[in-house]
Amino acid sequence: MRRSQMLLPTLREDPKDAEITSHILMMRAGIIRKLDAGLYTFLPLGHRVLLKVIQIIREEMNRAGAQELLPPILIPASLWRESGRYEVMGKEMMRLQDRHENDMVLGPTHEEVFTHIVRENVQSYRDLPLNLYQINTKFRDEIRPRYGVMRCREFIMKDAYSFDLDEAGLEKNYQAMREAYRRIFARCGLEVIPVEADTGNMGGSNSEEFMVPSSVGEETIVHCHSCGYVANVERAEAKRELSSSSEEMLALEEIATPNVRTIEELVDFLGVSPQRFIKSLVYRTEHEIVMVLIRGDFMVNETKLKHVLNCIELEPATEEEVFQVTGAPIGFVSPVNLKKKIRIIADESVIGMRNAISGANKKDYHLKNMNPMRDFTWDRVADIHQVQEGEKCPRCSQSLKSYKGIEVGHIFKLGYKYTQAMNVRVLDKNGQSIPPIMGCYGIGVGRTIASVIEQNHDEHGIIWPMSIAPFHGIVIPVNMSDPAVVKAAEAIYTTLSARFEILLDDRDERPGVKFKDADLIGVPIRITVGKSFTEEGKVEFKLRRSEDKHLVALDDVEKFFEAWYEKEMAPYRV
RNA sequence: CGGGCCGUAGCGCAGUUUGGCUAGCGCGCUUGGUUCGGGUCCAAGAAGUCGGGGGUUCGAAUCCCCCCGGCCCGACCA
Repeated sequence: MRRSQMLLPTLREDPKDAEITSHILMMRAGIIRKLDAGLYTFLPLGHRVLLKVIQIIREEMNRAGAQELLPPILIPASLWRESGRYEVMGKEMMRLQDRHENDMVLGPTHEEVFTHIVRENVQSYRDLPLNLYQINTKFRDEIRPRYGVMRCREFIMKDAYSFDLDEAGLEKNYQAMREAYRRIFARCGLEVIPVEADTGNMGGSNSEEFMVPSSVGEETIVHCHSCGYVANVERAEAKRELSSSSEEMLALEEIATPNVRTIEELVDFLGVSPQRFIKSLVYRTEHEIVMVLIRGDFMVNETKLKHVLNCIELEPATEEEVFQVTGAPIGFVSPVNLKKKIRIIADESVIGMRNAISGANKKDYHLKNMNPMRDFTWDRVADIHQVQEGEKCPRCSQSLKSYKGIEVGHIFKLGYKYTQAMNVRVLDKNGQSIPPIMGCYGIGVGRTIASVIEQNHDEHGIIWPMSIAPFHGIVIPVNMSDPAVVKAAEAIYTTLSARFEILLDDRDERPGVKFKDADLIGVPIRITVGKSFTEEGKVEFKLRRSEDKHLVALDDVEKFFEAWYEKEMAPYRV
């Protein structure tokens, strides 16, 4: 490709609305352009990268025995009503009507569609197992699109859905996908960590997210140096020492706490440590209003709580709702003397507490010497606490640490949710009609690319791994008005282009401009035709990732390029 | 949805407080010259509904009202 003919608008300055490195560099290097909030065009340079990543994914999925197909992304609402998700998905799902006023959906995920495809075309155990995938556009109307292609409203995703006769088959498919993902990310030059994850509302036993450790990640990962335990904080557990206190129970006592509401304020006001408090929170779900109790120094993990409550929506109750239930304004709430009977969920941490402090269900008052069982009871005890750094590893009791990560892939066992809801049946060997068991496996393609840039850049720009670089090499004639230089560059370009992807920077620009651009767009191998060519007939080879330079005679260019290409490609062949 | 900041040429911004001539600067773009190993230099030029609508005024990018859009933070700790 000739640079002079390519739509490759590089920017000298950082775009003002780009916050993170990958977003800034993708804009500056002419990889993407924004069309609207969360909507991006992949320009020709970016498209080349995109196709390479897609190709790697495709090869590895095929290698793992999955089959690619291409369903529509415009989906009739009826399929979503069958699974029950039409109502559940909320505003994140793009909805529209066709000319006949039929409700339609732009697919945010494709469980229903793939389940339907299997339902229509599979009748017997002989047709299973199946692992079907697509590399296709997804729509999610995110509350807040962010960070360029990292979180956007329309994006490309590889999603696969496996169908098996039994759990053993699912396990096999799951492990095959796990291995495929490991290979895919390795080939893309991306370091990822598989992390135990929450399964969402799908239930199921296993779920892992492939995380790229990064300060700009939106997920929090909890890990243990000592034994290697790693989990998404949504799911993470900790070994808690909640030995019950043997303090003598004292008489319940009301204390005036004018305008003191938060645990933090109470700690200051009363001079008592936060472990002495019971935090009483009131939540609303789609089914009910509930009270949740947890020790004052812990935080509630809403993902865990959702599982316990078996609900999809979970929000803090409004001021009025809290008042109706407790008779007190927010800040003075407790499980003692509730005005209205509601379910109470207690975290494990409150059961053994003695002489605790919590609200009095009365404005400007709290209660002290509150004791579980004596003063209040609960409907259920559960672990609903959010693990914090410094807590103990659930396996080895060492201190847990946390860091941020970008979720680039997610694999999990779905179970029977969709095949049952949508009445998929196959006959097993005994002629019994049974629903297949499903797994699903996703990779965010744009997010993978952005993550590669987060991991591979310097102050000058992107440093592409050879495997997904938009070009293998760039040829820079230093002076376009020197016919000998131009002629040599053209010859190199023509020769190499027969076997490699080469960009020829044939613009009539100063050398500095070309070097800066070459660094910015991150092409792995650079060949400069300039001073050394004029003086001694040699061209200069340089790797983007290193400062070393090598002079090479014209006749040896192809051989040399091949050697460097192979060397640069080697780490990504797995 | 709440809070904060912002919207002026393709990009980055100044000008708005205190209304005033023809709306500026840098980059980029076009033309001519110059230069040629790390974003040359010189000259000339094209390019703007000042986010939109309404109002106040002799006069509005600037003041007032309404609307739209964007970015950031938050939307669990009572």
